[in-house]
Parts: sequence; C-alpha cells; structure tokens
Amino acid sequence: MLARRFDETAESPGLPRCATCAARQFSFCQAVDEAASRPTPADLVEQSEHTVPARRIICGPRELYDIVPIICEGWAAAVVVLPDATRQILSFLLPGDFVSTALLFGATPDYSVEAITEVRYRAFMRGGLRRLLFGSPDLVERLSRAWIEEKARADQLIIDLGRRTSEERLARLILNLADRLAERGMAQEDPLKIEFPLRQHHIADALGLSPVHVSKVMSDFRRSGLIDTSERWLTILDLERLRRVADLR
Amino acid sequence: MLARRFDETAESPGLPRCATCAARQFSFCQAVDEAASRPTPADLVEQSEHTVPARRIICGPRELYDIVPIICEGWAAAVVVLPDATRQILSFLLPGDFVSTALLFGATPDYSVEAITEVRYRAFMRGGLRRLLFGSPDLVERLSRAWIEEKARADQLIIDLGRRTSEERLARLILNLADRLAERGMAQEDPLKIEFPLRQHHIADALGLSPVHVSKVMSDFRRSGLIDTSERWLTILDLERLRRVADLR
DNA sequence: CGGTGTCTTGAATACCATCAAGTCTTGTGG
DNA sequence: CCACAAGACTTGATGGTATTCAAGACACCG
Repeated sequence: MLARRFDETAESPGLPRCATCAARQFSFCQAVDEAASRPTPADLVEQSEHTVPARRIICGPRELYDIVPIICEGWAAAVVVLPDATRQILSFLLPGDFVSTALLFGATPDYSVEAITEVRYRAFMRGGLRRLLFGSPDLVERLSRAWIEEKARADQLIIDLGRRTSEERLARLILNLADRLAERGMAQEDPLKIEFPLRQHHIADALGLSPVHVSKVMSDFRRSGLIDTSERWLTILDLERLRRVADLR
Repeated sequence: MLARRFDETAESPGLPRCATCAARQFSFCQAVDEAASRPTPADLVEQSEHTVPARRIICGPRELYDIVPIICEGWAAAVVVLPDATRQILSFLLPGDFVSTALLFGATPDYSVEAITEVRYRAFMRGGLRRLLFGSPDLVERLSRAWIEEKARADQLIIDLGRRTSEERLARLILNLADRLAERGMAQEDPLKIEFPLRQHHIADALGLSPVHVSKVMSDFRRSGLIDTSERWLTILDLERLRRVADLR
C-alpha cells in the first residue's frame, strides 16, 4: 500500500505559489504548469506543496511513495547511512532539483533525502506526472538532460573520491556549488559570494573525509586568502587560485 | 560534422548475428529486433556490428558520434583520464550494457570507453534508435530501468570510494561482477567461478587504489582462502566469508 | 634473445583518521 | 537573565591505511 507522507505540512493543492521561484527555469515546475494550463483537462497533475524544517528527512529508502518531489526552496542532501552509522552524501540538492529521479519510475528511492535548511518542496503524483511527461517530447528532452547532468555529477564525485586529495575535493565542491547557485541566480558576483548553510560535517560526509580534517583544510584555505566564511555565507576571495587548486591534476 | 568511426571493422549491416548473444535478454538488442521486425518499415533502425581488439578505445570524449553502441561480447571499461595521467574507471561494461547512455541524447560521451578483452559491439544510429525507443512505452520502460540501475551502481561506487576500506572495496567488486555475470548466465556455480580478464591495474583504477596495494589485498584474500585466481578465471572459495568482508559495516 | 607487461614484496613516506582537550556559539529551561 | 547542555569548530598528538619507490621474478612475444 502506497503512503502519502508528510501531510502534516501540506498546503492547499490549488494554485502553486512557485511563480516567484528562483529556480523556476531550471525545473520541471514551469513546464508542468504550462502543460497543465493547456485546454486538455487530461493534462492536470495532482500536486501538493510541503515545508519541512532543517534536519528533517524528506524521504527515505524502504518507504513507498506515490509522489515525485521537487525542491522549491532550501538545501537538501541525498545521503546513505551505513550500518556503522558512517554517512556518505551522494549529492546536495538545490531548488529545482528532483529529490530523486528514481521516484519517477519506482515507489522507493535508494537513499534518504535530508533537509539541510528549511525546505519547501512540491510533490507531484507519479502517475499523472509520468503521463504528462511521456506525452510531451519537450518534457522527455528536459528529463533526459536532467538525467545526463545528474549522472555526470555522480561521475565527477567518483573521480574526486577515487583520485583527488582533500584540498582538491574541497575546492571543487565549493566551485561546483557556486556554479549551480549562479545558474539559479542565487549567487552574488564580484566578489563571488554564496549562501552556505553547510556544516563541516556535511562537507565531510560528501567528500569522504573526517570533520576534523575538513576543519583543517578550510582553515588553510582561509589562512591563505582563498575563501572567507562568516554567518553562513561563503566568499570566494581568489577565484583564479581556487580554480588552480581544484584543477591541479 | 558527425563522424562514424571504427569503420575499419564494420561488418555487413544486414542480419544481426546476435541471436546467440548470452546477454540478449538484458539488452535492448532483442527489443529493437522485435520492434524492427514488425510490419511498419518506419521502425527500421540502421545499425552495424564492430569488433575491436583488447586495449582499443571504443569511444572517447571530445569526439562526436551519431551512433549509440551496445556491447555484445567481451569486457570494457568507462574510464576518465586526468591530466596527470592517473585514471579512474567509472564502471565495467559487460555484454548487454550501453557503452554510454549519454550517447542516446547527445553526440559526445563524457568519458572514454576502452576494450579490456576483445569486444564485439553493435552500433545503432542515434536518430533511428531514439525514434523507435520513444515510440514504444515498453522500450522507454526498459531504458528507465537501465538508467536507474546505472545510477544505483554509480552511487554504490561513491559509497565504496568515500567510506570503505580497500578490502571491502575489493570484496564488493568481486561480488558485484559475479552477480552481473550470473544474471547473464556467464558464471559457473558451485563453486562460484567467473571469467576474470581484469588486470590488477584495472582493479586499482576502479577502486581508487594503487596497483601495488591491490596486489597485496588480493594476495591476502588468496592466502586466507577467500578466492583463487588462475588463468584469467576467478573462483570464490568462501562466499559467506567474502560477503562478510564486503558488508562489514 | 631482449623487451615489455604483470605481479610480488619490502622499506620509507604521505595523507588522513582517530583521539583528546579546549573554545565558542546556540539554544533551553529555571 | 543566567546557568547549563549540546552542538560546532579548532588544534595538537598519535597512529593506521595506503602510496610511492625500488628491486626482482615470471610470462609472453616479436
């Protein structure tokens, strides 16, 4: 039996208030809205909006879902927890990202998704979304691109973890996040400055390092004038040099 | 301008001789053949068959392709080479696997694919294959499953590289390969025995280790009676214990 | 026959984890 | 408003895992 979870924060399933979403153009939300606004009533997709506080689990493996959630606002992490309680973060999720593309095709994701900040997300019913999706070549194209990009980022993380030092990994993480935020219009330019809600243990879990070592590398970066952090914001002080650290091999 | 490469070994594009392919049921080949054997001539997909010797590159990044190749026979590896010549293998490709699913949607893969053994593969023209694919809900379903599995394996590798010791990594690699070969009917049972054309440097490149260390861990495994290797075959002598080594956390 | 590729083994070293102690902040309830 | 607890971060000391370097054994091939 399929369960709709997190009804506790469900808002009215009426008109979406995503019109102002910063990541709108990167998301399926807009495309879905457009498709659904066409005259054919068959194109309507049931949906709901939810808000969860930081640290809350948005979805977990071994649970069944009939929804496909997409992040509207806030940061989340796709994380796998091993039996001995060590954790590996597979990717950070930003506004416009699917919580799990696997949920488009099956009822259970194979990792947990945890809110890092407070997160607002939109949940589409899988059946309806799939019908809409595969009826529209444009949406299939967008999905394919999202898929390719997701896989490319996973591959990059494999290379980072397999073949790069802790400094290279950290530099690359920072640059990747800055890029992704800039794409969404969520970065300040000159100097490049981004909101940075990650705790060092998030970074450690993502980069396959210990929190202690992350602290040391970040201190080095700060001491050498590469970055500055304060009040949950991160400033890239020397973009050129940070790129060189990231690309070093 | 798109280039068809490797014409050097192209065989007649007439009837496929894949009928005996061991991995047929896991591949799109069968489905494509079936779809193409329907009365509608529009369903015909141009294709060709190729054979490359071991160590040859089947496709590389920064090249343009209008084909999407699928392995028919032999082992290959998806590998990224860093500027300093260190290498990371993203996955091993077995019969029935897409050389790169990215080639379904774009003209350039983002890694190289190298033949480990001699490899025979079938190359479909992208345009025709896509038309066929997205015209058939069954094929879209199969493609989706292939995607999900590909991503799941990438995620597992991330966890291995980020959070597991060299012994756990090696044990898991052996078990994964044995599973995938068994699915294809390419493994002997009791004792579990598989063809194993990998050199230790392949294993090192896949597990983010040095060849020297791979040699040491494999020697340990052999000495402790977990596995035996000889003549490009690998025998799992103590499946239970190997599973315990792999799952230890 | 030398050359090349593969594997093994030992010694020295590097990178990062773990342990431990301490600071600083944040949040909470009295 | 303060006391206290918990979480986040820092720093130094120590140790383990895996790398690098080096040398040698072995097989295969032209």
